[in-house]
Amino acid sequence: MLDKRYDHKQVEEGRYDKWLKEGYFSMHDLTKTPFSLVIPPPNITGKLHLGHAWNTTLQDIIARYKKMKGYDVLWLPGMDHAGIATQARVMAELRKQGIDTKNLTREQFLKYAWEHKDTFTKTIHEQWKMMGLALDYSHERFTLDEGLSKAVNEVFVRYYNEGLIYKDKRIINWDPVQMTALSNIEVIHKDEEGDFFYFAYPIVGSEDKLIIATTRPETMFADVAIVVNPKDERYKKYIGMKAINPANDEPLIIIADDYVDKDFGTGVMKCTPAHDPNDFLIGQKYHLPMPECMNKDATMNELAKGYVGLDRYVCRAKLVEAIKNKGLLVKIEKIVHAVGHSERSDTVVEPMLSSQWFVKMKPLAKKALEMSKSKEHVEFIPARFEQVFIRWMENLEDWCISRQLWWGHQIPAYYHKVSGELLVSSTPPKDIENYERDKDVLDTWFSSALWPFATLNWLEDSKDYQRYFPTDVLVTAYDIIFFWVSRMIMQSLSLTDKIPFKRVLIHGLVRDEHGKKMSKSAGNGVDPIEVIDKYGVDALRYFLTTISTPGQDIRYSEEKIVASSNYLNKIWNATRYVLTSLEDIKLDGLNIDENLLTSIDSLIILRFNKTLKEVEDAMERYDFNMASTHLYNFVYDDFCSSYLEASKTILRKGEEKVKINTAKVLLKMVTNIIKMIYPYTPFIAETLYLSLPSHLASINLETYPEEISMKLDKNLIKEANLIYSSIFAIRSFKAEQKLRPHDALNLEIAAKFDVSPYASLILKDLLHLGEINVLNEDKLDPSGKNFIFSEAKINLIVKQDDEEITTEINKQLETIEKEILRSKKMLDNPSFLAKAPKALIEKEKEKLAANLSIKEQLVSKLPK
RNA sequence: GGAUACUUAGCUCAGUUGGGAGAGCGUUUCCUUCACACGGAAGAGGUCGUAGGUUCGAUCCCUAUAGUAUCCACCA
Repeated sequence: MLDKRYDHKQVEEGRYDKWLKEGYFSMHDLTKTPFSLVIPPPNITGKLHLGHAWNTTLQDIIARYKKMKGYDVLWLPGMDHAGIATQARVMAELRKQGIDTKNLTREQFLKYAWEHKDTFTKTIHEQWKMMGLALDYSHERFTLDEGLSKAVNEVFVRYYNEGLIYKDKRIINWDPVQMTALSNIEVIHKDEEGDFFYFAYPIVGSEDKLIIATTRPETMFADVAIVVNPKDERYKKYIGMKAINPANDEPLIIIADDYVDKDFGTGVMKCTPAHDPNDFLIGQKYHLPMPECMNKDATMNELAKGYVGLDRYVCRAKLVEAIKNKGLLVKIEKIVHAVGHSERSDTVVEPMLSSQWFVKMKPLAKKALEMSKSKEHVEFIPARFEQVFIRWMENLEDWCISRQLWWGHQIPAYYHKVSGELLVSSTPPKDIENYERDKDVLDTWFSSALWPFATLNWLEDSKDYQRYFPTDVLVTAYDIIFFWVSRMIMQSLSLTDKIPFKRVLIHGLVRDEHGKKMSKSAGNGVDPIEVIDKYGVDALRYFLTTISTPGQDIRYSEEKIVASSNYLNKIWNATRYVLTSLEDIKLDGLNIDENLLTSIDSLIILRFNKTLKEVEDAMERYDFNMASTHLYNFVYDDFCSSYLEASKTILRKGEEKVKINTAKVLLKMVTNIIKMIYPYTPFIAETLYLSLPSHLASINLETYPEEISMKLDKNLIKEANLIYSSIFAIRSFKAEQKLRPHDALNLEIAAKFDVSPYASLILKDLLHLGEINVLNEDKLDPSGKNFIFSEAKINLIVKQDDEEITTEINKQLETIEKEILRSKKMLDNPSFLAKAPKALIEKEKEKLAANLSIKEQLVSKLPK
């Protein structure tokens, strides 16, 4: 017997362990059609946040739904080693423990890192368990596991041999805190107010000075030239001359290049090839020297005479002061400009000249762009995100993939100790003692890009790979389309010649109540574990996945979690009622007899079929908001408010076999509701399911409800509609007239179809009426209050004076007149008749006729 | 500087091929009736940002415009 209240703790307790033990999520029926998806592997660094909860629940709903629909579902779990993030975190932990990280060897560090990995794996498993995810743990992977590492090495070597991977010295984004190179997309540009320094450069052999502005004076030690536009009349005469760098009094050659914009700033630019990407290009073009003035930790090196060892900003301040003292500081302007920050450490990124490994993106992007135009393309949901993806592809620069870290896939490149010869190989050279391996590791996203196929053992051309690849859907937030989605598509196309997934479901981010992005630093994060503890994971899951439109952000709202929980309580109690009712009824099986259906049975079946279709259509589009809305309306309005209440009369007063039949319909409805809510809220669904009189070992083994195909009598449907509209009309009337709900008024019914005795019984119970008579229309008591429907009229015997009657009828006439006017306006319009769909015209004509008839009857009821 | 999304009831948001505006919360009145007071019944509340256009008909399509948010962008 179910408790009176839905208690989420009781419902969730021990369930998941049982499911895992039974292996419900790892059983694969190879005779079924495969359906696969891979989890976006969470970093082994942090706690689960609401974004994870949302992302994984969406996938869980898909996995559970598809399984119910008869697919062999593989939902593959796994985690990401998250190079920079994890290394930073482990280092911080070690420092906290008082361990000297500066003298740590690579091997020592890796030992700690793997311990950390084990700890966090447990944490993440615990979190997945709390969310109730239908993951197949027998297929779990880790980006640094043996198989994936092998795949990464293989891909690196393959790309290198094809010329897609190369090593080069160029300007990259350098994170001076993490001490590693970054790719372009790991740099976050923030608009910041900064100083724009205008310095005077005295020209050698002239009294003139050139004014040059810069935001980074500390790089001036590495200046090698001054550049002007060749067409700029102001400066033409100085080309080929020299000017004195106010930072170090060194002469700089003045050259000309079209790159310089005459109208920007003073029209004169200084060239610092080793510390600026554009200057680097100019430096290359004119074969300029490329000195560096900074160390890897963004302190100044020996080139910055007098400032050696100082931090870049300290140097900047002192240098500006020194130039000012020389009288060469012209002015300082405040400007707002985009400053690049490291995604992980949030420090200002320093463009630096460095030797790194790169992936040539153009050929990869080309394939991806061709794919997007072909038939076998990745479908983005919502579609607009495909444009985001394409635009990015079209403007790709080469991807810097080497990182100066320890935690990650070490680059399979070897340098000969004597000759310096470079050897790239997935296996170490035989005479390894003569070689030194490249110390760098690969960008985490390089391995993540292989995730959908490498996890299925693509290299070995395994059975899993053949069966489950390409995967069916990928679910992810829009913020990693560039980082991850697009790279998976590119790598997959180039390596497997297939798209990695057929569809991508893009969701948004979870924001706080005020619409702000949740973050640790802002302290506005909501811990899902607390929400789960308070309201249950089902309420959280329902909230996350049913209030949003695809691709749109959601706002966290405790109110809505409460609303979700109340909805679950509603279903809980409806089930409880049905089960209680069944206790007194002896069911002879579960099959519904279509010949014994009452009007309300017929209507609920009709409405169920409609709802099922709507829900399935929405589920197919992954529109969980619409799917749940349809189901919600069915549960509340059609089932609980209407059918369940009306069926009480049948259960109490119905003929034995009719009563049994209605009980079966009730049970069928409740069973189907439980099954349909299951993908969203599996815990409560399982609990309710197991309390049903007939069930399998677990709802996880169930199939999705199917349409109830029965012949439904049209008159019965009409009768049910009459019952419900009568209830509504009379309740409104009583409330408006300030009549007490229990006033036992009498009622007369006149209909153009047969009305069964059950109709009267139901109305009597639900409206607390006195006597009810079904009569011919001409026999109706003329003094009653009429409610006119299109094919029926009911007459409530109530005393009203003429004034009351007139007021009320006029009120009704007013609304009816509006409707009639609207219909007439449409139907009198020849263009409408000529161009509108015929069905619509017919519908409108019918409406008009019905309303005219009602109007006529209302007018006739007006007191003379 | 480009691009996208959003603007609908007091608040937070739905609204699927253009054909009578919806939900949750809040709010008013009534009901502790035998599934549920985490409830039930009946209401109130919106010129669908603004201005044009297309159409027989626009919350929906097009253009412009205002505000908000996000993403992209090497201009010193």
